[in-house]
Parts: sequence; C-alpha cells; structure tokens
Amino acid sequence: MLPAEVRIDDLMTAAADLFIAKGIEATTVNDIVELAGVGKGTFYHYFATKEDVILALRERFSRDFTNKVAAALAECPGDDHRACFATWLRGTVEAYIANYELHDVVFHEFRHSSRNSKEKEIVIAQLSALLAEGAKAGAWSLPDVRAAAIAIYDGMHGVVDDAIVAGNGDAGAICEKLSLLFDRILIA
Amino acid sequence: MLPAEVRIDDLMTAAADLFIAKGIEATTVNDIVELAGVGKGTFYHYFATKEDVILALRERFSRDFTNKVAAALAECPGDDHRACFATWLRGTVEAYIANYELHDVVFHEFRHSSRNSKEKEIVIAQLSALLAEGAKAGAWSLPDVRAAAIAIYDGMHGVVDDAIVAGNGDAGAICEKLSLLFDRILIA
Amino acid sequence: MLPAEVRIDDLMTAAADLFIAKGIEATTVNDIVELAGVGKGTFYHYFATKEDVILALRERFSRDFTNKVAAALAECPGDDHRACFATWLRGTVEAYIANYELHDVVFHEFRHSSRNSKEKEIVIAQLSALLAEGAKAGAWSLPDVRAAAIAIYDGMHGVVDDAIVAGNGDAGAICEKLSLLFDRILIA
Amino acid sequence: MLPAEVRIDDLMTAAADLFIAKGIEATTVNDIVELAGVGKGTFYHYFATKEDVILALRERFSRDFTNKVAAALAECPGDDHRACFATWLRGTVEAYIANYELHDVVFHEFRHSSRNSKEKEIVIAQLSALLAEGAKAGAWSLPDVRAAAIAIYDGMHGVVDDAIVAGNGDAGAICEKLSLLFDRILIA
DNA sequence: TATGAATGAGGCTTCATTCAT
DNA sequence: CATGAATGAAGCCTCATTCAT
Repeated sequence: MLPAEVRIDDLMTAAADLFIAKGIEATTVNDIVELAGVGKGTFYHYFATKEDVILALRERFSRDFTNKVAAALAECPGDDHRACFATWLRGTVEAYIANYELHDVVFHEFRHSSRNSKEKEIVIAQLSALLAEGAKAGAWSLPDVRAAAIAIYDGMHGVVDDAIVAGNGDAGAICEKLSLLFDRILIA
Repeated sequence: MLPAEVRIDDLMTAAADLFIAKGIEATTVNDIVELAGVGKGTFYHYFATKEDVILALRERFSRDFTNKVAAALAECPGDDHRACFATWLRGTVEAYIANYELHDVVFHEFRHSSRNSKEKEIVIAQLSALLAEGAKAGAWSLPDVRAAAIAIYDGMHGVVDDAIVAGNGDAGAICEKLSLLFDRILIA
Repeated sequence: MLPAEVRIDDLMTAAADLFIAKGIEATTVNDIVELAGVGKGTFYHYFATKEDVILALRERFSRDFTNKVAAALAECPGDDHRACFATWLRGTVEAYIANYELHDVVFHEFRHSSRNSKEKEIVIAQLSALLAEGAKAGAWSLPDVRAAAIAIYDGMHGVVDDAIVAGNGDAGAICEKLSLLFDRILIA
Repeated sequence: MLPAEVRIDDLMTAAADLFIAKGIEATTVNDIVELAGVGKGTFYHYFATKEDVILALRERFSRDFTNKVAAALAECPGDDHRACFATWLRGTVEAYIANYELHDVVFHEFRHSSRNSKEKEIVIAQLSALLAEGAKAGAWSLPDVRAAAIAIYDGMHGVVDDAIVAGNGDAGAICEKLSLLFDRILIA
C-alpha cells in the first residue's frame, strides 16, 4: 500500500544488491522479492520481466552518473579548459568509484544487443564535447577527438579498477595519477 | 576413439562459435555437442561442467594472445624502444581484432570470481616491462609505469571496439590513430 | 490453489504408492507428479528434493504408528501389566501389518545416515517403559529391559514378515503365536 | 595379467568398501575400478552388470557366514543341545559383528525381489533344525519352531545393532545378554 | 494493489554399458 | 586379457512467468 515509487525502489535496490553479490544469472526473482520483502506477484506489477530491472538499473545508473558529472562541470569556469577537464576527471572517477560494482554487473555481465551501449555513448559524447571545445579554444590540439575521449575514458576505468583491486580506492590519489598521464595527451 | 586433444579442440571450437553467435547463457551443452558432432557424454568426458569450457577457452585465448604478441616483440631490436612499442601496439591490436568476439564473450559475459583476472595481469606485466625498459634506457620517462600500461591497454581496447562498431576494423589505421595518442604519453 | 496440506498429502500418497509398487529408485519425480495430477514444479514447491518426500513419509509413518499403539495402550488398565503387554503387542502387530509395505520401503530401502533411526528409538522407548513398569510392579523380572524390548520388537517384525510371505497375514493368529513366545521371556 | 580370481576379488573388495562407505547407489562403476586399480573394461570382463557384484557379494557373505557358524557347530557335542545353541549364538553373533556393515548394505539397501531372501532362509533353516533337534531330544519344547527361530535370529540382529551403536561391540558381553533372554524361551 | 500457489519447458549432469584398439 | 574413449537415455531440479483470490 506504499506509493508505487517506494516499491519500485525497494525492488531495484534489492535487485542491485543481489546482482552485485551473486551475479545476475544466479539471482532469481524469488531472491529479489524476498529481500525486498514483497510477494512475487508484486514484482510483476512493476516490471514486465527480470530483464526489465536490469534495464531500469542501467538507466538509473547512467542518469545518476551523467548528472553527477554534469553537476561538477556546471561549476567550472567556461574558459579554463584545463581546469574543466580536471573537474570532469574528478567527477567521473568519484562517480565511478561510488558505483563501480553495479556498473560492472549491469553493463558487462548482461549481454549487450550491440557492442556499444547507448549509455557509454552519452558519456563519450560529453567528454568529446569538452575536448573539442578546448581544442577549438587552443587549450590543446587533438588529431582525433573521439579516439582521445575513448582512450581517456577507458583508460580511466582500467586504472581505477586496478586501484580498487589494490585496495587503494582514494579518488584524490587516483586523479593525480591520471592527471599526470592525461595531461601529456592534452598538449598543444 | 580419436586422440583426446582433437576431441577437446572440436568441442572448444564448437563452444566458442556458439558463444559468439548466441551468447554463453543461450548456448546449451546440447548445442555444443551437436555442432561438434559427438555424443553428450563425450562432452562430460572432457569437461566437468559447462563452465569448464569457458575457463578453457579463456586460457587458450590468453595463451594465443600472449604468444602472438611475444612473437612480434621477439623480432624487434632491443635498443629501439620506440619501435618496440610500435611493434607491441601493432601485435596487440591485430591479435585483439582477430579474436575480439571471443574475448568479449569469454571475459565479459562470464562472471569473474575476482575483478582482476590472471589473464589480464599477464599482458599488463608484459607491457609494463616494455615501458620500464624504455624508461630506464631514457627513451621516455613515466611517473607510474603500471598506470600507463593499464591506461594504454584499456584505451586501446576502447578505441578498437569503437572502430569495429564503426565498421572500420583495419589494424593499420587504428594503430596509426593510437600511435599519435600514445606517443604523447611516451615523452621524456 | 488448494490448501497446501491437501497438495502435500496428495504428493506424499502418490509417492508412497509408487515407492511400494516400484521401489524408490525406480520411481521418478515425474511419476509422482503424474499420479498426483499436478505439475512438476508443484512438487518442488513443497519438497526441496526427492529425498525430502521419503523423510516426510518416514515421519508420517512413525507418527501414525506411535499414535496407534499409544491409543491402544491408553485403554488398558494400568495395573494389569500382562494385559498391557498383550495390548501393546496386538496394537503393534496391527499397525505394522497395516503399513508394512511402506515401512519396508521407507526404512530399509533408503540409506540411513546413522544406523539407529530416531524413529525406532521412539517405539523402543515406548516398549521399554512398559516392560520396566511391569518389572517394577513384580509382574515379571528382566535382566536387561532394553535388550528385551529390542529383541521382542525385532522378533515381532521378523515373525510378521514371515507370516505375510507365507500368506498368513491374520493379526490374531500372529499375536497368539508371538504371545506364546514372549510370555516365556516375561517370567518372574 | 593376474589370475582371474585375484582380479575378481580386488573388484569385489573395492565394491564392498565403497558400498559401505557411500551406499550402493552413490557408488559408481568408475569408483570401483578406480579403487581396484583396473580399467573400466576389466570390470565388465568379470561382471555382467553392476548388480552382479552385489549378488556376488551377497553370496560371498552368506557363504562365509554359514560356513563360520557351521564350523562352530561342528565342534559341539551332538547330545548337549543347550551347549549347541550357545555355540550357534556365539558363532552367529561373531560372524555378524565381523561383517554387519556389508550385511546392511548388501541385504537391506538393495531391493529384494521378494520379501524373504534365499540367504536368510538358509540361516533360519539351520537354526530351526537345531531347535527342532533339541525339542525332539527333550532339551526344550517349542510350540512353533520356525517362529522361535525367526524371533531369535532377528532379535539377535537388533540387540547386536544396538550394542554396536552404543559403542559396545564385544561379542562375549552381547552373547551373555542374549543367552539370558533366549534361555527363557528354551524351556521345557 | 498485493499475493503466492501452480506451472512446465528445458537445462545440466550422471552413469551403466559398449567396443575398437 | 585389458583398456578407456564414447555414448545417450534418463533423471533431478530451476525458475521466469501466470493467474485466481
């Protein structure tokens, strides 16, 4: 009898926790409703299929991620492109660290219909725009903006993953390390 | 009554083809034995479980990959570190393009027990050694060799994936693009 | 959507009939659900495994058995121990004859985790108490009450089994035969 | 290349050990040949089916059992029937204790075609003869020799089982306990 | 809205047995 | 005599989904 959104949120959170803990395949709808504390029928009131939750989770993750980064970027002065990039990097790393487990499960474990996901495209576009602007303003030059954006984004992922595995999940230290690397790419 | 290796290879190849075409979950052991042209019992004579084939495929992929890159590197002059890196890049890109579909399925679609796979560690170590040597010889300097290796490797993956999706899977063109990027990182 | 107990009972009864007719191993879960007239999933809705039904059957058998004998004993005068024993014997033989087929299948055919089953212990305790009381009251003397209880109980089983095989399953005749035997044990 | 009997014996012993340890159903032919240290084909050289080993084991057990008891009886003076029974009891208890695990598995766990096994019939016949002779000689009287034989035999089984479970597997003590009981049956 | 009993297709796996070498 | 690769029928169990209440 709670508002629908609460129910939906309970279910999605339960699903996310289980997906992270046991993997998507190993998580049954039964598990989800049990953890969420609702009947099985309730699940199918709000989601047409199990896959639906994954998609919903994916969207929620992307929305959160993009919003976080956008919020960070909003506060950076439009003319200092170098600072802008640093802000982007910081925001991205923090947003990723905060939810990398869900990211893994929801974006990797679930078979993509196509190799490139819509979600990744958004964030790449975001970064590409930033890089292109900087290039136009002469802050740096880049032979291929898209390739640079992808390399930076995926490179960031890899380094953060490695830091996490190494037990060093401090965003500040990671960003510093990455800045030294990416600043080399962003030259005139 | 063929030699065991032939059967194993038949089964692994059949499995790989199906995994690529339909995904791991959608591929049944029945599918595999049917394509391999053997009885179902034969599958379980050589693999304890369905998961086992995935693991075997992963290992085979890694071994092949590492060998190909190592073979390429073997032919490059020890003192020209820049050329060496180019060789590594070329070998890696080619090896990846040749098998990226299997790579995807076997490394992404199947849940890793730990986040960092032994397999990735090997190739990162290979590249790290190359980068460290170049640094020692003064060909370039790097604040963090491992971070650079990871960023380069994962960046390469992303860019190649993007190129493949864009329908531009030519190793040469991709390498050129990547060289321009990575050469910026490898500076004194 | 019948009450759970009805379904459980249907399944247990179907299982019992089939176990008796074909043996446990030869009876498949498919057979059971078919005879019970429910879907296969329903079986696993109520029992975790096939073994579970056997255990449930065992418990049901024991409960019924103990209750029947206890009911018989309840009506016997507390001071006539000899009559009490006769009542016990009669009740036990009848209860056993009524269900020996299920008893066989469920207690013999299925591997016990331990050699002595909790179930047998209960009935031995019941008889031991009866024998001990008679001994205390001087109706008879016994050097080892437990050993006597076991010998009487197992001896009864053997003789009843033999009578059944010989096609002579009349409880009255069997009890008379057994009384002559056991009365010799129950002497002062 | 060993004499056939050795092979057969190795296989039967391996099977017996595994049947006792894991149960008949849980023991595979693979397990047996592995423990016996021979190839799987060898098993089927000597036994037509898995069931065959069980039957062979049963026969071996019965032969051993009967022989042991017969050997014990051979040494007892023909005219002292009471001593003869004591000898029988002692021999039976010892033979049973020595192999009760195998007995359990091979006679209980494996579904009898009929409720009374040929093997049990032999030992009951042996005891019945002994009891009948004693009765004829006036050493005791019995209203129903067969019923007494069965009750004594099965009663013995139960008491020995109980002693084993209680961790008291000493044949002497058990026999004494049983003698006190059975002597009450064997009266004039 | 909410529930949970009921379903059944279909997956994975086992294992006794055969037979070419 | 001995082997062990090969088989395939058959079993147990899972689980997403439906629907009557």
